[in-house]
Amino acid sequence: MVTMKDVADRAEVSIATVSFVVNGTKRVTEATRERVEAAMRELGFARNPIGAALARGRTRILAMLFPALERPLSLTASAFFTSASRRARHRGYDLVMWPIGNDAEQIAVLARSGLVDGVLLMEVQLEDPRVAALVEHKVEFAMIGRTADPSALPYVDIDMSSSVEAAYAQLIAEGHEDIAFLASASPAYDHALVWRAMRAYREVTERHGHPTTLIACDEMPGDGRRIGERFAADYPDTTAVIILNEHAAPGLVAGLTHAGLDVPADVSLVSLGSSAYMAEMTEPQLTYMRTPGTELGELGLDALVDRLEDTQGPLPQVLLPCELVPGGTVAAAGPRRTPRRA
Amino acid sequence: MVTMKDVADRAEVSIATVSFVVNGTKRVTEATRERVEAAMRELGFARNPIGAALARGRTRILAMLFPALERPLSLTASAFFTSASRRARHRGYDLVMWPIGNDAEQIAVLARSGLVDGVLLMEVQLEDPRVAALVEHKVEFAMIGRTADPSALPYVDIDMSSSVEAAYAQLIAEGHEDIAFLASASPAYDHALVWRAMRAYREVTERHGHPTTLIACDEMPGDGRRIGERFAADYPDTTAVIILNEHAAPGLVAGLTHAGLDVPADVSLVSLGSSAYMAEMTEPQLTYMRTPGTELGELGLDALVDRLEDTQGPLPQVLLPCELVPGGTVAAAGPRRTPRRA
DNA sequence: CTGAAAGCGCTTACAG
DNA sequence: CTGAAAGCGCTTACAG
Repeated sequence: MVTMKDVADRAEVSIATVSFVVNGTKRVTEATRERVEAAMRELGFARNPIGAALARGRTRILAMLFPALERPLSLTASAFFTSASRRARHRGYDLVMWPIGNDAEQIAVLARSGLVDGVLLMEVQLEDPRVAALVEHKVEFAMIGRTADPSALPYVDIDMSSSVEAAYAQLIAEGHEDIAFLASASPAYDHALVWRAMRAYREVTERHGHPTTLIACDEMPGDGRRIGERFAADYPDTTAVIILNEHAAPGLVAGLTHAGLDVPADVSLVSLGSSAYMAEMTEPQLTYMRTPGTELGELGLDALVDRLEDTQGPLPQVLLPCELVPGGTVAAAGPRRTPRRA
Repeated sequence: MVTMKDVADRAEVSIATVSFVVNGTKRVTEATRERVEAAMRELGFARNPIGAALARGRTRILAMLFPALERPLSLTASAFFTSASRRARHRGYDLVMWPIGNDAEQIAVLARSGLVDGVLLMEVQLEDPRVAALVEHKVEFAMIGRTADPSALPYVDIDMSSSVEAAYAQLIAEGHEDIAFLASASPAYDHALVWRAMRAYREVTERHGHPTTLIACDEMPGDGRRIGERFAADYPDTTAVIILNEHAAPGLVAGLTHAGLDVPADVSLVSLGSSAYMAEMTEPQLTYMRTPGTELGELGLDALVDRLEDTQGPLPQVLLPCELVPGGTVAAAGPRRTPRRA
């Protein structure tokens, strides 16, 4: 390993000077800088971030916390990671995915370790024990998502109210009235996004005076399938479903099809918060509302780094709506035909 | 932040002694140890890994390298990460996912940084520039997968030959003869697993004197769909497909169905190297051969840590086969019916 | 503009 | 069994 000492010796300067040119922290004459840069090049120097971290008290490592040990990582979720990490590199940080449970204690360990300068929190819950732990341990963070009361916290999130409204409006326009809402339900997780979506759904059904039909579904294709297979019996009057559970959406289509229902003639579907990847799996292709994952990943990273670098700045709080992408699963409401088999 | 100095002061010992009890590196009298442990508890001490890393020259951080910036992260892939990181914690390391391209230069940067002690490499290619870079920069690593000649390298991998043979045998037993092989094809990536699978496929078809039909497909559902829709025209005599592209498998079923072909009556399918998650998305459910992701993640992590801790030990080299999970996409070969629509 | 020196929090021969 | 001290590679007031 070649150190600053080696570079300093070769360039015949002090290691302080080397540090100044490496970091650009102080003015250095053109001549010396060139000498130092030549030495670095010749020796193949790369600053040891461990030494720098110890001296500075900052590592320039950021962690994305996704409870990957407890639930599947969707392609949509990995889009957040991809775009956020690219953005991180752009701003001089490394963003890594830190596998951690939905667990305050593990946060405490991470915080005390001092290994990361900040945290990007995903899959935020209404009352998130991780948020409490991060605040308690004074770890800088930003959320992709938001808690029940996020007014004092930095976040970027999906504007779920408007997205639900848009999905509902789309179905209303096709003459649907009994429009169900299928949400992901995990007992251990009180996902804030789902809660807000359900609230928006209730509001919009009440405003229209239409029935409110909530369906809970695990975040696995198999549970969507199960619901689809029993759909005709369990929801005889429902002609459309808004889905907020991208893992279950293809399974739901499979289950409906298996039970002899036709999508969209018998049941129209809109998948909320998904991506082309999931939409293309089904026949017909899902009509969906795209999660702005790339945008939110970038904005979330910026929110975090802004906090890190300027604690006085305005609190970053951003909401982005999902955007409708037409597919083949929405049709005009009509009388439910008798299932062909089942 | 509470440091060893603080603990030492309170316990009235030297920081060396604190270090010895924290690490268990040297014998310490019961009495002193208890004093030190009490002090640690009272102060809420946690060893600063940055300081330790600088002193030791090791960080105890391991990186899983997945070219997540370039391709989707499947659920199967995330199972590797999940199980490997759990195992890492068990062995006293932190495994994080380091987003990095398929790029030797980025490996060099990571290596020179000294931030990680070792690397777990995924999505290994036949001639992998990352392997060359890791060797050149003397970074300890283990592969999940293997290069063209891995004889001198530590790895764990799927036993593709036997898995392909098993899938083929399954279809032969149902009377199929023209069995195609659909593999993921990405121009930038010469995925070793795919190459080995295709070689095994060629061998087995030749041995049986059956046709060899190779189909290339992008790792996206949409491309599977495209192939499915044109399947009747492009492969009129093919009655079964072995799929090695879990991203495309549901799309293929969707495309076949869309074109009026019945799965499995017209076309039988076996998805190689997949999981229940993907299998449950389609109607009927996919017959698949399960990737032993959990097992390979653990074994891969062990391989890496074994190298790290005992460079003299035997080179870890493990192959695990995929295991058949019956579904609804395999049926006896019969004459292709005329597509109902298309 | 440049350098000598202290310090970041730990580990580890070396003495005793 | 325990401690004083050097050292890991860097940053950053403080002098000059």
